[in-house]
Amino acid sequence: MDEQPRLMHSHAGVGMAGHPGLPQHMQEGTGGADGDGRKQDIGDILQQIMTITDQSLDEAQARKHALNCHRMKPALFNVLCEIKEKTVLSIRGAQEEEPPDAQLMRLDNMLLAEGVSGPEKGGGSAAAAAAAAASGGAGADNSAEHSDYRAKLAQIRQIYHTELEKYEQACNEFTTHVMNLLREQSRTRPISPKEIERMVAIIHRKFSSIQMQLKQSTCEAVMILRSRFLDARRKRRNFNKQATEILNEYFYSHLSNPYPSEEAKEELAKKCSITVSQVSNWFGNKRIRYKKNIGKFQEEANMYAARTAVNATNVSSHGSQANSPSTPNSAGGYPSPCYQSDRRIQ
DNA sequence: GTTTATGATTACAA
DNA sequence: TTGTAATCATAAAC
Repeated sequence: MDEQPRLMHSHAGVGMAGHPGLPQHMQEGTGGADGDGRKQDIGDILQQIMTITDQSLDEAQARKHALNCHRMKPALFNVLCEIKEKTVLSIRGAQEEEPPDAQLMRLDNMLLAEGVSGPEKGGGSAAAAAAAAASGGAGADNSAEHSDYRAKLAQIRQIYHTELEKYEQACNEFTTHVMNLLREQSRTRPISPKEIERMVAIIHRKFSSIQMQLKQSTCEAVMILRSRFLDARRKRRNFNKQATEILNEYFYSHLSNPYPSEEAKEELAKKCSITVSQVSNWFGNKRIRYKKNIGKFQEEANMYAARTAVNATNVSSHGSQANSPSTPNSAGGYPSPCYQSDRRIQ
């Protein structure tokens, strides 16, 4: 801070030399007692300008007013204009065009896809929709998980919008404040409209970087929510007893060829309130486990065989169709547990 | 706490 | 694409 008055003296000296806009008494003031007095005068004024920020607001206002009314103000203003001109010229070259922010675009796209930004999608989301489609919309637990997911996503959405609004409001307020300040200052120092524009652009850049942090945090929150949601789906849950019975019934009644067709799988899935892929998984697991330890499944096989026989008797006496889904692969009857498949199980 | 049962996932083959 | 085999992760039984 001690250095500044000296620097200002030096600048003023450079700026004033031969300046056409300066009053005569300033241009010739390079020597003699009178010149020294004027230098002292200018020095004092500049000193006052430099110390203005250290003073209280009322005092500063009073001083500002005094400086505005000072007889040398127009001359000093011109000097400052010249310094400014030179400074701006040197800055101008350093400015560069901003590249389009790819990161910001990615964040925006993701927030839009997840339903956080953009129009309300009735609480839905890409993840929930995809998950719902994948699961075939089966099971009450699934819909409970979905609504929980949607509720949490809506919470994130609300926080995001509230924060965004706050940031925008703060940005506008701050910009207005700075613009007013600069306009006020333009009475004592040269400030072009372009400079104000530049300052506004700087403020907006700063605020958009804050906004980007908000967007980043929101994206992270959505990702965490999403992974938790998917983890919950991944969590194993045993099928209910009825579903297992239906699947076992089909398996043992088609033991010679336990490969349900696509239609049969769909029918089983519907009956058991599970997905077709769960039916496929179940049959895959069952086949391999049965094959690995036929002895262990003997009792189970006999039990279901007996049940199937009873069903068949009922069917023949009532003339209605069998309970289990039909399949072109079905061999019917009750084969030996050590079945010989025409497929891969041997 | 350990073991068993079972649904899901993965790599691979046909 | 579908099925097999191995494996993982977890619920359920002990």
